[in-house]
Amino acid sequence: MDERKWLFDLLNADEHEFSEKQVNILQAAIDMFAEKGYAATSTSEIAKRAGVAEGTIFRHYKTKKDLLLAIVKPTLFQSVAPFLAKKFVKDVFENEYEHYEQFVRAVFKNRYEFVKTYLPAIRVLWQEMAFHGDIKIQFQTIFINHVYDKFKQIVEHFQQKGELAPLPPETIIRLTITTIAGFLATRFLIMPDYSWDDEQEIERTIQCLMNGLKA
Amino acid sequence: MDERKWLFDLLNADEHEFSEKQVNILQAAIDMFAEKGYAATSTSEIAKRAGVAEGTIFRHYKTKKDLLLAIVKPTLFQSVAPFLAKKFVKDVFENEYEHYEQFVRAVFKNRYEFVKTYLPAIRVLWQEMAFHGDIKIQFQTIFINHVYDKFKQIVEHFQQKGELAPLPPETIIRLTITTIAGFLATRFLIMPDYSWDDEQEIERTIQCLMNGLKA
Amino acid sequence: MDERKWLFDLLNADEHEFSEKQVNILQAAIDMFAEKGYAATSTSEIAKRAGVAEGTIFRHYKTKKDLLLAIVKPTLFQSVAPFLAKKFVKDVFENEYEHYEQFVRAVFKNRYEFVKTYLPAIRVLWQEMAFHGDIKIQFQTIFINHVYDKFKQIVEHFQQKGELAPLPPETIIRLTITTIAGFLATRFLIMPDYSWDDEQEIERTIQCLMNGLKA
Amino acid sequence: MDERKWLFDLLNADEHEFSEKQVNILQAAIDMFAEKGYAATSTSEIAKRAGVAEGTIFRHYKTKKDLLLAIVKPTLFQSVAPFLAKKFVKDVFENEYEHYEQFVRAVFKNRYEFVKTYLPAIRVLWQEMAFHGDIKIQFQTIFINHVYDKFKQIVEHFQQKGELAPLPPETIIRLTITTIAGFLATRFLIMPDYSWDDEQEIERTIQCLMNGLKA
DNA sequence: CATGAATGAGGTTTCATTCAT
DNA sequence: TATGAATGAAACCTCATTCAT
Repeated sequence: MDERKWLFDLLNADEHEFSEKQVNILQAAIDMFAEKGYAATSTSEIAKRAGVAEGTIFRHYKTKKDLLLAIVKPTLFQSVAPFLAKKFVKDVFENEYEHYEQFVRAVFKNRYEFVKTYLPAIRVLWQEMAFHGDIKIQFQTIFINHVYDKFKQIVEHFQQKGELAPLPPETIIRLTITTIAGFLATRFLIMPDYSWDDEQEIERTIQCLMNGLKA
Repeated sequence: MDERKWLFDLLNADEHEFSEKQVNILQAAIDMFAEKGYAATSTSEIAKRAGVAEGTIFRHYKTKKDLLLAIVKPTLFQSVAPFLAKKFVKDVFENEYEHYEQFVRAVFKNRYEFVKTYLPAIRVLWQEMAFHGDIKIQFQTIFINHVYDKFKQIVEHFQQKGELAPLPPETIIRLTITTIAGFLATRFLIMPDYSWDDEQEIERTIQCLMNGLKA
Repeated sequence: MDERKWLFDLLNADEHEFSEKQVNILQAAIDMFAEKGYAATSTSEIAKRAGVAEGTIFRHYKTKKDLLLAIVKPTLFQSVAPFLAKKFVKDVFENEYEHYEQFVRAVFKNRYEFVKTYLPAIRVLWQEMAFHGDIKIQFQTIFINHVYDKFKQIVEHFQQKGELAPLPPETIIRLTITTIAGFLATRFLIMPDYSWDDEQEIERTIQCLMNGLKA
Repeated sequence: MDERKWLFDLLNADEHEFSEKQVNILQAAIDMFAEKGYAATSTSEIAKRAGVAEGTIFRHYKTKKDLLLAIVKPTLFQSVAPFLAKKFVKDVFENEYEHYEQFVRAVFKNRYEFVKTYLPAIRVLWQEMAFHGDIKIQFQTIFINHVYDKFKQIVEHFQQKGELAPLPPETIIRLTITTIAGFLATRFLIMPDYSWDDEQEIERTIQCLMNGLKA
């Protein structure tokens, strides 16, 4: 039960009410969707793994797709969480982050912890986004509305300070994100069994990125 | 028929014999697997789209999984094609590529064309690798045996020439690959509809990478 | 419902739980397997005849073969039932059966009733044993372990009493069984529509057998 | 090829024309029908085993059922062959067989050789007769028209000579046939791997039968 | 006459969903 | 609220048969 705190976090379980069985169902669904994919996982398998009857799933989630969305939506929000925090941009401009590198480092560590904690749910989000147009659109909407603009402000801020190369902000944003995401994907998806020295590798990655982006 | 040349290339269609119907089946399967995923695509849909009877699919591919493999295996090999070419390493050491940047630029352009050409098949490979352990293992085996070693030689070569930072070669390899892959993913998967200036963006990406990696 | 008591007996239905639908399925399956053979009977036909949905069959029996075994196994045990009864051999030696003829008569009547009652299930067992090695092996195992030894003891007992000819016991066993089975096969399988006087024909058959075997 | 003479005999291959391939097909079909049953054997398997294309089977036999009949009909005739011979009854009455025992012994040896030689084809006939009403009717027709009457004449002949008990002729016929068939079934179907001393066991079986039937 | 690709009906089995208990 | 038996549509796959070569 204790190891399940992350699920409560992901779901924002303070606000909603989640019964024991409901959590079992979500847990089982995340694990199996991550492992075999949504389409290849049957509701009866989920029920068995969750230790509930098949019918119980449909009492909580009208359809199988609803169950997927119950996993994917919170994950989606958590995926871009730092940028959703109201005070985040303020933190940057009011000198909590004096340099772009500090900002990058903060985001990197934050997302590193996020991926490490929620890996199975993230797999599900990422895989199924490719197949479900509605999920992809939601993601893009949130990204554009809540992430992109703030990120751009920040990049332009540090460009004006002369810290960053005069590249188009979109390019800098993309390079920053794909560099971080590239590490996390390699670290957690592609080669999770390699013996990583995370601290060092993150440091190297940030150094490389900063050298690449500096004015 | 003409727009289908790429499929013939992908399949090495000179060596094998592929009947008209067989190509139709593969084409339909690639498209639908890319769009909805392997598990969510039914063989009857594939048959309909390919304009053949459902039984015809199973005359050519004993199981649905075999059909997937018929798509995935050639794609897998093409994914790492440059490194499979025998003369490739020679080209690097015999000064066809005087600088690491030239080498990166060559690989980048090559893989750019590859992704652009074979996008649907690559989607399938990438998506399904996550769900089919056997495919993932094949990929890793090929990568380690045919790509990693050669790549490492090359990196060490340019490190000795003083061009590249004294980072662990694995780190440089990873940064190089994720930078290229990050661009290609953004360009073709995540935001294919954005108005890209490919030439320039590739140039910027390479510059950033080279600055990040230089000694 | 009433005419179905024999199915309950065959299945030992007191010990297991059999729902109405489950019995319908077994009934339909026995009838159709007996009539057309296992391989030539489709599960959809069984479902239709049983008045259930096709899926219902597979809720109770994971595969079609399992359904066959659910019929064949009880039949197999009932086929050699007298010899499986613990007190059976005692009955013979403690003078419940003073002569081999009495023993033969008892077995004959008993198996006559058995075949008469369970005919369709027996057809299924007998037919499919020829095609399914696993069933044949089970039958042979049970026969050798539980029937043959007891039968031999009995034969030797009456040989020592001077009632039976000094033939090898196996030969006497074989002649006894094939004579009984020969009648039952003719009576119920080959010419069920002939106007039989069962009592008399059994009597004649026993007389012939006893004359043939006597010392 | 040589070991295939029996097939030519069975088919009366002098009269018809059978191509090499046709014989291959029949051979393969007999073997597989005997082993797995008609319904469970696919024409493609037969084609593969026979070394011909699927279509070739249907060039010679319009349907799969026709192929079965091509096997079953000759076997059916051979099953009752002695009685079909024109001079057979004459042989009995003109003292070629002075005693019923001689007659039985002749039939027994003859059918023993028949079963030994054509075992697979006989399995097919016997198994499929149970499932195909048309085959069963043909068998019964032939039996009644060509076997039963002659057999009855013979039995009555020896009853008048005082050799056989005054039982109904049908009973004597049945006991004679099931005794012979019972041995052959045990010998070749049920326990073919047991170490049989055929000569002796046949002798014992005949003795038992004759003692059972004598006046 | 022989081939084997193609067919489409039908086989077994799975599955999301419903509903009486 | 939770259950799990029941459903029937649809999944993957097999098969007897046809027909152009």
